Amino acid sequence: MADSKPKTAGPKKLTSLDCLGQAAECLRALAHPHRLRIVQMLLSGRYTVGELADACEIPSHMASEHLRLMQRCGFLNVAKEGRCAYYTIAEPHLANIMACIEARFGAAKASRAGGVS
Amino acid sequence: MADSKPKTAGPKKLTSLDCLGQAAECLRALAHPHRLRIVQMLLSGRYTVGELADACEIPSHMASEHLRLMQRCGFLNVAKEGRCAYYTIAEPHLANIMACIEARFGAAKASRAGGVS
DNA sequence: TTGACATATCGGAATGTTCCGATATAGTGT
DNA sequence: ACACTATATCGGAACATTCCGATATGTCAA
Repeated sequence: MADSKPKTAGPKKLTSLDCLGQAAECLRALAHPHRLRIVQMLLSGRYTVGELADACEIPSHMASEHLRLMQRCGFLNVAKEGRCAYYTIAEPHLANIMACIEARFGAAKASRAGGVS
Repeated sequence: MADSKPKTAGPKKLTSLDCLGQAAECLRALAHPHRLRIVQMLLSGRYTVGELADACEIPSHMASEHLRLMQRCGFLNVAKEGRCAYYTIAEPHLANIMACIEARFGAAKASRAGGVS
């Protein structure tokens, strides 16, 4: 094992590059301001494409694309009712990740409290 | 008009698109399997470019690029000693996010593949 | 000095992402 | 039937990212 140098801590086992690849894909699916806002809204209820598009200030066909992307990652579910499509969160871990993001960027007042580092 | 439909929960205030934009940038900086591995290692100690490159199975000049990218986001610090450059974590929130990622991708199914090394 | 090593940087090809207009599909009401 | 609304999809331009080889910089040892 590549363990010849226990420099600081140590008994941390690494995740395989394979799993990390999946994780990276999911992070990329989240790494967009409009998609983050969509997830943030959806964590508190269900919304239609149009409502989500309004909240993000984008045309609804673009919201639809973001939604489809996240649906294909398994992040979201969709339920069609009449002519509306209601999206909901399908992956419960999104709440945790969003909480981390809000802890760093949402609540902590970005203007000077340490900024980036 | 904004919230004429308290569908499920409700009193969740949205983060500004501006902050979400910064968050998305940071997520993109993390969204790469080699960079995730680097962060994971660094969370348990300090390592040189070459060690990190070995662990990721990439040439060291590529590790150097990933490292520089994360340094410019404020994620990492570097300390040069002799001809080695030791990198360390600068942004403590990375531990939280990494914990979320490991909870979802590291523990769930990688428990025995052991693969990488 | 030279040589070997560790890290960093440059230029560019291949690939991926984001955005937009145009169009398609589907449900509702007249 | 028709018009209208809500979503979804297509094609492509503009832009960004990833990777690689070549090269540059800086350090140590002889």
